[in-house]
Amino acid sequence: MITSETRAETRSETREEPLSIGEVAARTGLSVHALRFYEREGLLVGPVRRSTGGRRRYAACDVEWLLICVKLRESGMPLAELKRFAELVRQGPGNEAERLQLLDAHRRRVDAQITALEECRSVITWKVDVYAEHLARGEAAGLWDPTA
Amino acid sequence: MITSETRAETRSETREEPLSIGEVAARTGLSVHALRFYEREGLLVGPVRRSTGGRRRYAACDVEWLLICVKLRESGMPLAELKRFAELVRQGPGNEAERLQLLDAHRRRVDAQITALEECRSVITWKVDVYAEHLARGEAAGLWDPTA
DNA sequence: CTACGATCTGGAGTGAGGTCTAGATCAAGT
DNA sequence: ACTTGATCTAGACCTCACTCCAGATCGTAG
Repeated sequence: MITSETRAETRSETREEPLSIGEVAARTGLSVHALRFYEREGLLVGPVRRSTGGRRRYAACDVEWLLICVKLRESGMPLAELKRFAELVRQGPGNEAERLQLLDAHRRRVDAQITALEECRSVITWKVDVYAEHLARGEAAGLWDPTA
Repeated sequence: MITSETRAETRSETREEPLSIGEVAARTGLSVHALRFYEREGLLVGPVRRSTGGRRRYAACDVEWLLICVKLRESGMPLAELKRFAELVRQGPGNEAERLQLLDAHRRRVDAQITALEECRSVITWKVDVYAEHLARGEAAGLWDPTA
């Protein structure tokens, strides 16, 4: 990893040289395995270019797309839906309404998730406070209460 | 389900009659399969009582515990950790510090999750806005931009 | 030239978290 | 007694999202 990183960095830090799979892995947080897997699954918009030797050479826009994928996955979008989105983008212009619909539906699910998590947090916080108070009062008061 | 629900409700709405597995499933949102699975995995604090015929009879405190489990699971606590927590509670008083630590660590993870989700949401919202604006301007301007 | 690390392919394996099946039993209504 | 629906057990099976392996190839450094 030092080798390739070094090579890329010494060459040009801001130029849009294509990146190796390892470099993309480092930039996206995905593993090289996951990158190949995503490609096989059709989650990428375009086919990834290859070097003469057959190695993948990712363009800047591939990385951008992958960074979006990461965010969508991180927020719980299933791969199947991500694939659907990739297909729409791949088809080109004309289906923006459907893309919007897909993303907006996901946004609403994310909102719901956040709301749910906030409620979980309040339950957990309450429980944490119960224990903290319990410990503050000294352990002597420890009568076994299954709800506490 | 009508049978058992009806039976329970006509008898006493607020009494602490033990509940059948189906009733507990309805109250917790877990499937009866999941309830048996959780039991097998040692995620419950006490062993569930059985009727003479061998059916599970859940007490009110079993349900309370399960409702907490649901919240912890919903917020991403792995079953292994939930099991650890159940073990601590099962052991009785004396380990409150450890329970507190476990829950507090989880609370911090939930906070991190919420933060991450909020960032995802802002990325998605931005993308949604891009498409919305695109559509508002009319579809004519549709030049294929892989980043949009 | 040799070594070594990164990458290639196809396919098998993993872990989490359930879900489902079969075949039997229980309990309530008619 | 009979039917119907809920429950029982043990264990097989499933989905998801990767992850890993074997065995070959590429490409740079020494």
